[in-house]
Amino acid sequence: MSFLSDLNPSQREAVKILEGPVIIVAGAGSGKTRVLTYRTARLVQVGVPAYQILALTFTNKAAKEMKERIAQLVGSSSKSIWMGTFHSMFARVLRLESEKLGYGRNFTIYDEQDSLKVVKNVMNAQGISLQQFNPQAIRSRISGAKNRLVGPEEVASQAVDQFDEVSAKVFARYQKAMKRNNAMDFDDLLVLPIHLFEHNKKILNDYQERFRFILVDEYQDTNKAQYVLLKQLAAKYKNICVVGDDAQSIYAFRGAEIRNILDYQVDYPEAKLFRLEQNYRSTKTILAIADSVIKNNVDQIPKNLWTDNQTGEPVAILECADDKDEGIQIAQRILEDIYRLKLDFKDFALLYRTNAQSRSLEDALRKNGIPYTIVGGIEFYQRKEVKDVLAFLRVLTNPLDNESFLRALNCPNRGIGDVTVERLQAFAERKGLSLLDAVHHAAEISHLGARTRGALLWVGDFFKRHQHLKTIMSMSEVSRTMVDELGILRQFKEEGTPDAIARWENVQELLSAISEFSSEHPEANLENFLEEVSLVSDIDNWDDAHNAVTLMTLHSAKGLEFPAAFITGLEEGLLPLFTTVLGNKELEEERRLFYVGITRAMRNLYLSFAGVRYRYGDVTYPSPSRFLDEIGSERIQRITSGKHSSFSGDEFSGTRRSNRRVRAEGSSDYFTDPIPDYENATDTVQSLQVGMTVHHDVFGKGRIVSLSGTGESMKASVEFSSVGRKQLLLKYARLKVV
DNA sequence: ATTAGGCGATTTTTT
DNA sequence: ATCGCCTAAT
Repeated sequence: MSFLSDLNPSQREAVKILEGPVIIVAGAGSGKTRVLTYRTARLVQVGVPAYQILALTFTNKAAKEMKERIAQLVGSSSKSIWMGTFHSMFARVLRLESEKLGYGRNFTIYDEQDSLKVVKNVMNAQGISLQQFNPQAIRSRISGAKNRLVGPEEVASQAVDQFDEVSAKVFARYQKAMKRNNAMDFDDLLVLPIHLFEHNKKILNDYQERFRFILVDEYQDTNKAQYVLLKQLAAKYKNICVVGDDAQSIYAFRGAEIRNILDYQVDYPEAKLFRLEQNYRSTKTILAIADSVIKNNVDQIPKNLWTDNQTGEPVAILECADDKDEGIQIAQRILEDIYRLKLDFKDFALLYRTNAQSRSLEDALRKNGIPYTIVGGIEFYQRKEVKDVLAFLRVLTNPLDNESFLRALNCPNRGIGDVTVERLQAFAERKGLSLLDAVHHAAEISHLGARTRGALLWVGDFFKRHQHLKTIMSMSEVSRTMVDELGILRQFKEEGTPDAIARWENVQELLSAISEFSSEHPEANLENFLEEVSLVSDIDNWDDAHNAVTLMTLHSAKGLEFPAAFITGLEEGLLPLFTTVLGNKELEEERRLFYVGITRAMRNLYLSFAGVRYRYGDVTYPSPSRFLDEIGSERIQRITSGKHSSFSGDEFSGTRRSNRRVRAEGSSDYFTDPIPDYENATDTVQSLQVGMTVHHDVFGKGRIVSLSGTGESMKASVEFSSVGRKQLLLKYARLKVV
């Protein structure tokens, strides 16, 4: 009981009642993780067997840290708590139960790229034009449907246009293809357990008994499937404790439903509600700013976040000439603050809306000798050469995995092209074989040249031999042997270009990751490694011990805190980001994202925007974000090009109109470019705006997603219902406003 | 007839 | 940095 004294009174209340449904509405920085940790520890302490506890976190990193903390509190028995992300925990359940669903235990987990390839394959096989129907759009339609637990039949019956009909058709085939490949996508990891539980009450009962106590972190970001899954599991004992903050719901774009947290007490009328409203993280100033921003959102649980912390310094707004200048100003600030506030590099975070923004920031940091690490962006496991090697390993563990086989087939190049692949696929289809089995029968496939046939047989033989080696060697030995025989390391080395050297390093790094994994988990097999690789997020790999400035997206920053944080690119079109039409719902999500960013900061917060920004290789002249107008002016300090001036109280919308003045005063080269005069333009092209519905002679109706460039080179990105997104040069496109 | 390699276009956020 | 398309090379 001793450790309860570490909690404040309201935190202690939330930890006291261990049975029945509980909802904890926890504001940013209010010690939510702490409460969850102590609650779990207490369950163990009062005698609940650790394996009866299921704790779902948003990242694996959070789970790992929480597990360590719990072990400190109650000892190592806590090791058998089921703690991790929804996806990893239910992948684990599926490893045990997949055979009841018609999948092998050795199923492969497909990421978005893999799944897109399956969609394309299915479309090709059905003779559906990839030009006419955007495979990407179809894939996301399928994923959306799955997350809402809607099947292909329902998509078909609700179809209102040809796109819906095609999606439904592809959806049905896609699901079959996935099963043939013995593969599951991210959505399947949630949807398949639901099906299993729904159709097999005995198994559901087993898991209800097993997981008698369920805890869920970041409940505001759960989707329909996750919601149903929890409902099924908790139906018997109703020991379900959810923790979340509706103000920090930022994943609606991937199906998260904020209603899950808003309506929790409707689902469980007897639920006890606790509020954590004391913030321990931020200064009064930062909290006040966060509050003044978020109160512009309508749909939320009322709460009153407060703090005993000191007032702190005003929040500084950095007005920058362009993205380059933004980087320079930030770098200078960091160096100043390190001296002035005795901070370390690792105390700083640079947050942005899109990964692309990291480039200019990196340049500035590098030039100033500031060490940094980037979370996300181009991930290690997404790199081509790494995916290639992984494809071989996947085929080794799951010979039915056709998608990985296709990737492995011609890597490195051995003269197998599209035509051969098509013949192979046709042959396999006819004989009802997997592609790997088909390749063993290459002798029977007609119209193949001797060389091609030989190449196919070689690949078949290659896998046969390594499948044997897999039974007598450790996973790291097999991987090493395989890579050696493929000769890709040698090839990269001979090439000798910086790019090839980087690839060489990446493959080496993958091999050491495998060794490391197998020494950390002596019992684990290759399947386990591949699963881990599929389900790790970028943030899981982030090393916070390293003394370096952290760069990441606002999404990745959720749940973290930093003594000093910069939120960059506070511009219309970027934060809030314009995608399709920015409806009120989308705008509120963008605002919550900004709120998440603000509340990451402990002592110092900086907000920056630029008057000129390069996007998609074009120059844009964004206005300062509308969110800046929502901040109370008295807590702000405005900084222009290194000169400090206290904010005089005029709205930022004033600055917004005077972009040109800002540019004219600058000394940068960019300012010598002729400045387009939007206001006095009479041309109809100039009257186009983001969000407008337009008509194009060839593509038909569409919505303007973004505008870029100036004058002759002005371009619009338009989302057409028929063909998906297109970049159009307005000079030629002759769009008509509908 | 096939395949490899060059070139240009493209990037919201992520389990 | 990668993907898809086009053309040269085999």
